[in-house]
Amino acid sequence: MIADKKNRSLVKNFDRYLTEMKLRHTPERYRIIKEIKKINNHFEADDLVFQIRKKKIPVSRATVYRTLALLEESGFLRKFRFDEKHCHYELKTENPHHAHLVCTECGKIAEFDDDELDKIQTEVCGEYNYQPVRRSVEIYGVCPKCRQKTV
Amino acid sequence: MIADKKNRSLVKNFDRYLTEMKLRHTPERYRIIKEIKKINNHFEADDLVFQIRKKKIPVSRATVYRTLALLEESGFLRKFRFDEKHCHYELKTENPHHAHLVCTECGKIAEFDDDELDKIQTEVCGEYNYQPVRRSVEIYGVCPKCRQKTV
DNA sequence: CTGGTTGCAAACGATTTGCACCCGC
DNA sequence: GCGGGTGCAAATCGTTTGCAACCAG
Repeated sequence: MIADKKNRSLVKNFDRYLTEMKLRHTPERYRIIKEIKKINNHFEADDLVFQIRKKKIPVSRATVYRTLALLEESGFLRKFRFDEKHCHYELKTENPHHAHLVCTECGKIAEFDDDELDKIQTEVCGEYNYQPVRRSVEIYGVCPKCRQKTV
Repeated sequence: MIADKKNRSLVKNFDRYLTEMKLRHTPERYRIIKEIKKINNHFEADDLVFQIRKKKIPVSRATVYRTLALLEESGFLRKFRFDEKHCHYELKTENPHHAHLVCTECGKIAEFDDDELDKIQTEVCGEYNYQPVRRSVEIYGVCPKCRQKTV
């Protein structure tokens, strides 16, 4: 129910954002955001397009990309790349302070708290006189399951 | 002179690698590695291709990419992506333990020591039972020069 | 001489874009 | 009905690949 509340407020906030920016409240945008909520996890643009195709939801690939860009600009979505060529996305509704632990074998992504990294970011930016904006931290390793397989 | 020694050993090590792997010691490969040494900094594949073109060094774009891949596999080059679409590379000869501080305005890349991150990596991997492989840490911010411009 | 390497140009794959039509406001 | 949004297909852009010629060992 907490998730539900968060999701509801996501739509509400998105609504507000559209209004503020004088953008249109189109059914396509709502359909896309609804599907993103259902994924409730990290995803790639293509995952989303595929899911939408599968369900025969009437939204084109181009619109998915355009909406993802919109959601990113407006701060609802976090976009990041691992070393691969495609981008990953995740909703910002959940725990905002975390970094990723990526399995090099199966690609599984876990999250970990990175409060410690806040300190490092602040320190480093102070030392070099940068104004901090954001950070991207990924640790790559072999997850427990894949470790077993290798043994 | 330290750099020179390092560079010389880079070629020597690369040589040894080629021999071990029964790969060929082609002039193209040496030309490319020589140009990479000259850059002596972070670079993108395209920078390298451009530099090679400009100097009319006879190496094709395809071979540059193939050699970069080879250098990465063999561990001489570190490849990473920031949020952009193209990859960045850097030689591993210099300070092996560092992360990047990227200016969001001009794209300038500074490096900082990340000994602290070693600890975090170890801790996190221990906690989640992952076998650590590597990490990718970038802090984004506005560099001193760009901060002045904004003011 | 033989198979790893190269250069070329064509293919790739994720993402973006031009444009005509559509529809929210 | 105006102008933002959409769908389509074509374009883009960094990178990869198939293939014939080439040359290092």
